[in-house]
Amino acid sequence: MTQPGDFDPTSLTLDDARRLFEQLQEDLRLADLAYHQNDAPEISDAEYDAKKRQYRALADNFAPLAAEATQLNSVGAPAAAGFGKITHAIRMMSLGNAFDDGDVVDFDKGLRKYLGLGATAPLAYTAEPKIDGLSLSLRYENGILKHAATRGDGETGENVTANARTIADIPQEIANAPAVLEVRGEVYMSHSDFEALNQRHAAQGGKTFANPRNAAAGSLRQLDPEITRARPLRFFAYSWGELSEALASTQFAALQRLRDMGFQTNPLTQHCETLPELIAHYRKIEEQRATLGYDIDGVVYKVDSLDLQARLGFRSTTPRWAIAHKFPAELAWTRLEGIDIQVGRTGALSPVARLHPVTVGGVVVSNATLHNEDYIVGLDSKGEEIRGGKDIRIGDWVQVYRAGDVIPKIADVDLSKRPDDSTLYTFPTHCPECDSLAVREEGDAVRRCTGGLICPAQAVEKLKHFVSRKAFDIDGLGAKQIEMFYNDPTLPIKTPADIFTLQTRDGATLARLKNREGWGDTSANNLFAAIDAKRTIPLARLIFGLGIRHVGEVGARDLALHYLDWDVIARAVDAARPAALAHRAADEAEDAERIAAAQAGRRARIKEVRDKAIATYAVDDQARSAWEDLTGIDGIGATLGLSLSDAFANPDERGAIDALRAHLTTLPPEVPTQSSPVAGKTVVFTGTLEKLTRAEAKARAESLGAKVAGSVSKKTDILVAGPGAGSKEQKARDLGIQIVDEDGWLAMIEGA
DNA sequence: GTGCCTCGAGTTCC
DNA sequence: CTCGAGGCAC
Repeated sequence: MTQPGDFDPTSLTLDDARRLFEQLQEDLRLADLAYHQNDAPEISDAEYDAKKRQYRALADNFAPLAAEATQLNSVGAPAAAGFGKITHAIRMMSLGNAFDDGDVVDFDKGLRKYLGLGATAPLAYTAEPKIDGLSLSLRYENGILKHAATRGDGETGENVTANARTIADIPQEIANAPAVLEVRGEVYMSHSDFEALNQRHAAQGGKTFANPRNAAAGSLRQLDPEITRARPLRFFAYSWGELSEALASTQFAALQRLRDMGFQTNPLTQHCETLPELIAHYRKIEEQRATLGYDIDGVVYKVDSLDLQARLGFRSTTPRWAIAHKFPAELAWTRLEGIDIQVGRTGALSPVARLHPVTVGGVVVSNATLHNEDYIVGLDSKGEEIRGGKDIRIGDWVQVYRAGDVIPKIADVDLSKRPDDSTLYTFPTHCPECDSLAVREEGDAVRRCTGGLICPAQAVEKLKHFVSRKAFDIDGLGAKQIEMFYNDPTLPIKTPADIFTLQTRDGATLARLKNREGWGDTSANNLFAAIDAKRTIPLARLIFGLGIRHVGEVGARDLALHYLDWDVIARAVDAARPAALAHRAADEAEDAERIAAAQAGRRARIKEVRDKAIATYAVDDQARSAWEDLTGIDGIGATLGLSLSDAFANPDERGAIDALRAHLTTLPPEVPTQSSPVAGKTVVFTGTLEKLTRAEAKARAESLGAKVAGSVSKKTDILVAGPGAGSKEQKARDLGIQIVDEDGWLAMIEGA
């Protein structure tokens, strides 16, 4: 990187100066924005100063630039605190997992089915070791490293550019690069470097790292890049994000391109023509694992053809065209010292194993999830035995592993070592937090506290959800602060609305806050500003933040897109209430009828019973159509509809929601403005498709903004009919809906 | 009615 | 990351 001292603007042509000038201007603008709006500077003080000096020097030396300067009067260097955020141009996905050869075979089968390939048609892969480090995305513009971001939640990561620049494996400049090039790969630390680092730290009486991965993660997240520079980090490139032009036509060739550009790619990367070759390569890498000199946790397989990758596309969080074949997890034996119950946001009672601390895969584990009461007894959800049907008792020796190398779980129990004083665990029938009855619904795996918002555990967890990253994401108000405010007698936050009245609740808020340890004017005002920043909020985030059972991130987005406005949603859900109740009554009547019929040995008269139950509720047309409109949304069914309806009808919850609404302005969702010719159209596929498989046709249509439905109705815009189309085609004809064959459809979406 | 595929919920440790 | 369950296609 250019140092402030050796920067000489007079050596530049005006064009070069302008390019640099514009880049600096943008960097400074973003840094200022990040500092003021997020209280999280994108760059360090030193870097900010250096940029500002260069910027000023350019403006002083080139008159045309001085006229354009917008950043000369902005404030000085931001205080160092945390990292800025970078939103990835293309989401950083995670990978699906295969835990044995069978999973790999299924993966290959699934791909062939999706692509419509026979069992013997060629389908080549690349296979490479999965490095156990942390992923990093590097963005180059015109060959210059612009920024580096961690994976974060896949959508937004942390800006660690200054640190990435200190890593020798990461080129600062690339010759002959595409105008836009995002390189993705793994930052890691070798075994020898890790040991040397720990020895050095130990000698200086400093902290040592538990494993190379933590050392790499800790080193990359240093606020001072000079500390990162002293840490021996390395980087393997394995993928890419946004590109202004394709790198190659295959995965393998694209990696070769990256190597030519100066990146390290893993030497064990191999092109495999067949499934047995993949497995053989996996075995080979597994054998070499101990001698590689760095940690790997499996082998990644990717479809080699980039055209096929594009056809396969993505599921919600993973690409369809890749999978990670994991090595068997490390196991460790320890004693189960006790079982505690945690109460979740929805009231779920979850048992957690308290373990005698034990090292598993380089990390000391002292807790493990036990899922639910059946799991302790040794049964899975289908009532089938797990662990050979062995139950888990307090005092037992249990075998622990970290599922996906993260979540500690119990794999086995050693009955031969069961001590005489081991105790059977009885699952509580009442909530340990509020003593309300905890019930387990028929067919449900979890027992839930019925206390609702009365239960402090549920109330706190709901608040934590409200401020969480995918909901309101209020800086400085995380889980810890929520706990503190919830339990604070002088300045309580009991409901979401309380957050927004915090500052103005009484004249003494600031004084009260400052009485607490660690709070001063600055931190209090930062918190108030962070809260104010979220008084205007995207509708989907508000809906998600309410924490209504079954309404997750996607459901909230679907609701927002359908209704576009909060009041419309509220009116619709209220209007649908009688129909929702009728629906539940019908479900209950149906269950009762089924049991009665089974006992009496006769056939259940389900339709009759349902109709009768619905009739007892005076469901008017308005209620019926509101309910049908709601549950007609793709992905929203009766369960979700009922849950929503119940939340709105519950006086406590409704009160909290209405109180909250008074403080907020909602932003309507951004309706995807795809300009494809089929955007916003509802399409139905029928008959045999010959060029695309059905799954592929659906995914492609959806990516172009079309809605794919299963049956023809008035709302259908286009019917794509292949050979063998039957009643659907007739119905479409009757309704006067546009009908095209597969080629007609492909022509329609061509070029989009 | 059955069998995918996704989404939601809950969880650990740094 | 995993499991359970909801929703939908076959």
